[in-house]
Amino acid sequence: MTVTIRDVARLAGVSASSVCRALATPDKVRAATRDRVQQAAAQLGYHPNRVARGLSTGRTGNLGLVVPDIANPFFSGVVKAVQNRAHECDFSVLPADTDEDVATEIELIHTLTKQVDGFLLCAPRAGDEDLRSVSGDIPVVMLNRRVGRIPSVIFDNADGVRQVITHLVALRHRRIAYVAGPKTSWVNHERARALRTLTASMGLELVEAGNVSPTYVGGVAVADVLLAASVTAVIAYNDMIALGLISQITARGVRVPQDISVVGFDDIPTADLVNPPLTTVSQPKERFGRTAVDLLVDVLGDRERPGSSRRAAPMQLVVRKTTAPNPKEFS
Amino acid sequence: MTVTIRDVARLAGVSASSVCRALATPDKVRAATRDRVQQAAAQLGYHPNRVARGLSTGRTGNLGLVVPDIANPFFSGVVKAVQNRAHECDFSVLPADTDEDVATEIELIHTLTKQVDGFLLCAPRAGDEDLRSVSGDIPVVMLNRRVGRIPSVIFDNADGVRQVITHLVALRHRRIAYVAGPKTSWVNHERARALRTLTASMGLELVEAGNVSPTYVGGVAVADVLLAASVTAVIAYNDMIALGLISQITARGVRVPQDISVVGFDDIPTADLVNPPLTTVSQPKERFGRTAVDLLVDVLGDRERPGSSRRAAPMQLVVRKTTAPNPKEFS
DNA sequence: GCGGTTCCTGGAATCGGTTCCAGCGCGCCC
DNA sequence: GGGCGCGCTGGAACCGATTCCAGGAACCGC
Repeated sequence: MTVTIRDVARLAGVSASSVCRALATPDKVRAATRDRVQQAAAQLGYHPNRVARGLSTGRTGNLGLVVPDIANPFFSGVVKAVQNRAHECDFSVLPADTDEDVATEIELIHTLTKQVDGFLLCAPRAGDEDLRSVSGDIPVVMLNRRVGRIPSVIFDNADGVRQVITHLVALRHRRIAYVAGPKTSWVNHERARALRTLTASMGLELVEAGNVSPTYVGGVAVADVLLAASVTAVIAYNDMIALGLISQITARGVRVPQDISVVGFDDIPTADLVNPPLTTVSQPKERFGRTAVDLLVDVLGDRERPGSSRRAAPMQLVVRKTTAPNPKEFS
Repeated sequence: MTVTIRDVARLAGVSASSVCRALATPDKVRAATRDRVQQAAAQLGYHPNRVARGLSTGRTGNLGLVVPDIANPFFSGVVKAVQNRAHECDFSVLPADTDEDVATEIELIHTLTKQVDGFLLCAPRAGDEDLRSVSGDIPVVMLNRRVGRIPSVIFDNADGVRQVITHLVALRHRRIAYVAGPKTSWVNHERARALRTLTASMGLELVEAGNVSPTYVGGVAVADVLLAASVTAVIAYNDMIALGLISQITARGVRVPQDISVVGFDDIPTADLVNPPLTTVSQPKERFGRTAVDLLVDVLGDRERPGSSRRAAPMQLVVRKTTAPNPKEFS
C-alpha cells in the first residue's frame, strides 16, 4: 500500500540505514549507493513518513502559529507570510485560530505542543504568566507583543508614527488628534507614547480622544468630539475607526481631506476601495512573518541566546487621498 | 523530561498495556486498575503523544484543509468554520494555502498526506485527473467543486440566483445583465447556467458580459459595455467586480441604484462599508464548513458510501442599497 | 474435583525512520 | 607484508503508544 523505507532498501539492494543516510545526509554514503537509492526512491515515489521521523528524532518539522482571528486580514496576511517562509526553511505551519478567546488559546497551545517544534504566538490574548509558562515548555516567539525576555518580533511603531507626523507637518498641520483604540491593546499604548514624545519634541499640539472600540461604529461615535476640538488632522488607531470617522465627518458637511485630514493604521484591503481612498500606515506582513520564522528557526537551532532576541519590522506610510494641506495655513 | 506511558505504568504499578487500555477503553480493565491508572496519569500530568499514537494506529486525528488563498475573506471564513466544527469532533485542522498555484497545491497535498486522516479541498485549482488520483489515496471531500463521484459540499448557487432574480423581478426589472467571472471557474458556470434557465423560464432578457477578471479593475473595465446595453439591473460574478463597476458607472454620471441596480456575490467585509452599501448574495460559511467536516468525518467512519455523497449549503440574499425599482417602469 | 469459559493482565511485536555500534574492506605507511 | 586507520555498510536498538496473543485467576456447571 504505502511505500516505506524498507521497500526502497529492497529495490536498491541496500539496508534501510543506508537509504536513510543517502536521503538525509548524502555525503555520508558512497556516490554509487546514493544514486542507486535516489533512483529507487524516485521510482517508487517514496516520501519519508514525517510522523515516524518525528517520533524518532523528536522533531516534527512543524511550527505552530496561533492567531486571534484568522478572518482578520492582518492575521491572514501574517499566516500567508509565515507559511511561505517556513516552507523555504523546510517547516510546515499549523495555524490555529483562537477566536479571541483566552481559554481557547491556552487549550490550543497545549493540544498542539506535541505536534510542533515551536510556536509563533501572534498578538496572544493570554496573560503574561501563562505565556511565560508556555515559553518554559517549548520554544516560543511572540509577534506584536512583548513579555519579559521571550523572543519577539514587533513592528516599529515609533517609526510608523514618525512617518505620519513628518507627512502631516510637511502639509503644515500643527494641531493633531489621536483617536485611541482599546485600553488593553499593547500596540495602542506604543503608538500613543510615540506620538506624545514626538509631538512634544516638535512643538506640535496633540489632542487625545477615545478610547473607542476599534471598529467602524467606534469611528462614527468619536467624530463629533474631533470636530469640536478644531484639529486639522486626525490619526486613528486603525483603519476601521478612520473609515467610520470619515463617513460621519462627511455626513456633518465637513470635507475630507479639504477641511480635515485623516490617517489610519493597518492598510486593510478596504482602504483603497473607499472614496476617497484612505491614507494609512501599512504593516508589511511579508517581512514581519519572515522575520518571525527566521527568529524561531534560529532559536530552534540554538543560534540565539534564548530570552534576549528582539527584532523589528518596518512600517510604511501609504499616502492616498485623505490627507491634504492644512486649510488654515492657506486661507 | 516528558512523561510517557511507561512512567504512568510504573507509578500505577501496572504494565504499559494496561495504562493504554485504562485510558482508551476504560471498560476493558478492572475498575480498581482504571482508577489507579487515571490517578497516576493525572498526578504526572500525562498526555498521550499524538505523534506516537498516529504511528501505531495510522490515524492522526488531523484533517487537512487546502484553500487557494487564506487572505481571501471567503476562505478564511471557511477555515474558521471548519476549525470550530472539527474541534467539536475531536479533530485538529491543518489549513494550508496554495497561493492559487496548482503545483503548490499538489505538493502540499503530498506533504500533508501522511499527517492527516483526510482532506477538505476547498475550490481546488488542480485538474480533475489529479484530484481523482488524490482521492484514490486518501479520503477527500471537495468544497465548491464537483469532480466525478468524489464526495462534495457546494453552495446551492441555483437557489442563490433564484433569490436574486425574485428580488429584481419584484422591483420590475426585465432586462438584466450578468457579468461573468473567469472562464475556468466552476462556480461561474453554475451561476451562468442557473441564470440562463431561470430568465428563460420567466421570460426575462439576459445580457451576458465578460468574462472579466474577478477584481475591482475587472468591474471598471466592463462598465461601459453594460451602460451601452441599456439594462436596468446587473448581477456581477462577485463583489469586487460589482464595486469596480459601481465606481465607474458613477464616474460616468449614472446613479446607483436610481438608474441602475447592482448585485454582487460573496458579501465581502467591504460590501457594507462602501457607499451605497452593496446588495449581495452571502454564502454562510459557518454552515458550509460544518457540513463539510461532518461529511468527511462520516466518510472516515465508513458511515458514507464513498463516491455518492453530495451535500449543499444555502445561500442568502442580503438586500442593501444598490438595488431599487426599475426607473423605466415608473417614468 | 475437573474441564471449559470469561475476565483481566503482562509481554512482545508493530508502526516507519533514525542512529549507535560493530565489522568489513581497502588503502596507506612503516 | 603487517598493522593502522578511514570510509562505508548492515544489524539492532530505539522513539511512544497500540494491539495481538498467551497465560493466569476466578468462576461456572456437571
